[in-house]
Amino acid sequence: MKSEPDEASIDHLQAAGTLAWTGVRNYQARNFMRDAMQVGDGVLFYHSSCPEPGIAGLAEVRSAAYPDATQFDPTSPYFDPKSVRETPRWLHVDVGFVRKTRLLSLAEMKRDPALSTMRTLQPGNRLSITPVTPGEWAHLLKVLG
DNA sequence: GCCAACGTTGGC
DNA sequence: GCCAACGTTGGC
Repeated sequence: MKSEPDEASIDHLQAAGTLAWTGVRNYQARNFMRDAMQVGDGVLFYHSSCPEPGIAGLAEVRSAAYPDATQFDPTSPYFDPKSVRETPRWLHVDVGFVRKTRLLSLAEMKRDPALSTMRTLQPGNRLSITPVTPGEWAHLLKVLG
């Protein structure tokens, strides 16, 4: 799961314990939270759009997907005037802190042949949430230490 | 700030 | 349903 550290970094998550992953406004990313995530699933916390993009820590899914309140808040940057309360368009899960890791940079991830299949590393990928295979996960845990 | 990639919108 | 225009993402 990608997050801009200016907005929510691994340190923010550590301080808060749990964060509501609000603001996702892409249907595919939403569907991964709604359909593919289960409470207890592991999460790689990735810092994006920053000087050193990469994986900065581990987290876990702490809730099923539920309606994103920011879509109904006119003062929020994530306000969606087209969303209807009865049938909310945008959902999110809660994410809980597990631990910080060393920063595994995007450059290093790209250099690792074992990670070449990662969805998030595929050319043109822009999704902020992508699945990780069990093999990739196991390898990443080793690399992260 | 640039730009490639790709998603969304809306007229037709 | 097509597709051009436009907006967003995110590394560099």
